[in-house]
Amino acid sequence: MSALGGAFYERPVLEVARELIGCTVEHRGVSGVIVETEAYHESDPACHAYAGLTPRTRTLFGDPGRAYVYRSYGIHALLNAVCEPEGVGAAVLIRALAPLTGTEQMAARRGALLGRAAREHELCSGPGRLTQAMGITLEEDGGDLSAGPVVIGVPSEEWSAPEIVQGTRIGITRAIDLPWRFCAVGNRHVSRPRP
DNA sequence: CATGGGATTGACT
DNA sequence: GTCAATCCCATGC
Repeated sequence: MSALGGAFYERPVLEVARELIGCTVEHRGVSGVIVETEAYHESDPACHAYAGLTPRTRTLFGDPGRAYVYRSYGIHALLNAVCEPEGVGAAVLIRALAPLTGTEQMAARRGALLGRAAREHELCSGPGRLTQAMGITLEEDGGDLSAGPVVIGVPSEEWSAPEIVQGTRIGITRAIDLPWRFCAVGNRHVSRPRP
């Protein structure tokens, strides 16, 4: 897998969110293709950076091309890719993956938490689910996405020009009408509700 | 120092 | 459809 460089992320967050569809995420031997993303920007009330620079959002305002991982609802670790120039708080939330390699390990991790066998389409179809399946934790916060342990790579030929549908973001209470969610059309690994 | 909310999920009705 | 679980940290007294 060829990793994306820092210049890819140092651009408007909406462009990066769209172009990350079809890219790969890899972590310690497990990987998948990104099929759903959401964009967040400091000008946007739903973004953590909206309130300004705090200890929590330090990564968000830092170097583009790094991982911003934070805990949601006290339980889930959510994976984001920091975008735009240093000093601008913006990131793309990775919301769903199509499993590629290491699916047995994903199924084992998800099954252990579910208390039953996990179906293939529920391994990574949600931002909390994909971090569970890939074993990504808050320790990955601040990591370089071109160097690892979490690495985002360029799309394969099959995913070079995916058909994309745009919709409104999920699970937020502010700025709920902005169409900043991007999904691969017709892919069953996209989380619900589908656009 | 106490409190409350959140970019979610899974179990249950 | 409803609801609890559970942690980081922003805010306010």
